[in-house]
Amino acid sequence: MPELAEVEYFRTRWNPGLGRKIEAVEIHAHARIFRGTDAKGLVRALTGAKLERSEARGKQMLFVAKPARGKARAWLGIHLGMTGDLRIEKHGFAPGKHDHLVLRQEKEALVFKDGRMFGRILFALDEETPPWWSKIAPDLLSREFTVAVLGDFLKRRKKAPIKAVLLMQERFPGVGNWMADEILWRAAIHPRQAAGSLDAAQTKALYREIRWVCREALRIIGKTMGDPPKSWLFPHRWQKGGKCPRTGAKLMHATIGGRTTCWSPARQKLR
DNA sequence: TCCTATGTTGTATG
DNA sequence: ACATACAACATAGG
Repeated sequence: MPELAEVEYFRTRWNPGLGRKIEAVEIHAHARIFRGTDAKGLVRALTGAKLERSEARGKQMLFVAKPARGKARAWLGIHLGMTGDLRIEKHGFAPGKHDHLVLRQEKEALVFKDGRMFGRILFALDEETPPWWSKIAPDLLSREFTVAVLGDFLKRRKKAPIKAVLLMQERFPGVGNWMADEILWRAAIHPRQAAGSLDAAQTKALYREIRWVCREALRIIGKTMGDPPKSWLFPHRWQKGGKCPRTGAKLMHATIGGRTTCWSPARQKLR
């Protein structure tokens, strides 16, 4: 389920492990989530290292640990894919089928689980921040994300449906299927409208709703995994016979940009 | 049995 | 080179 705010929530679930030493590391090295990653190096560097801090950017998480010796840091990147999650278990817990990474500490175990294994573990041992972390696009709530930046991107992806464009992580880090639908519903833009055909007013509305949904999702979901209220599209979107909370009209569904998309035809007209 | 799933990526095509 | 579309990945649940 993880998009921007869910990723932030799962990141904080490992907070009890910060400032503590990792006694042992257990992995399923063959698991798909380690594709392209130096799994053995990861185990070597993290064993005995002290977990220092963590951070979330878009759909990615970073955990930084200080190995027992040397100046380098161990950089552990985690992407939750479609079904990944992080949790804490008691000392001595036995990993389940899809628990692919376990960091054992004195009192607790930090666990990464991912049933479908669309997620990914990244790792680096270096004094510098690895490029796979520093190259993530600017946060949508930062000053670097402006209406002009948004407008330029829409012009470059002019023929693609706006729904598909919002899912592009190179510009909209953290936006996933439900956030994109929520944003378009609030901005009253049809998900099939070509990105390059948005006028100035639509672009401004889109910008405003991107920021609003990011901020509110982080506030409601990021801290406690709370449920967005009934005034959002979110709780109605998958309900059979779901109705638009603003117009009362029946919601529509179709595959757009390769993903199941929900919109309110009464609010979102194709232009 | 068949369909769905809050994500990315490799490949084909324009 | 860039933009676009879509199958493929792997598993569980309705």
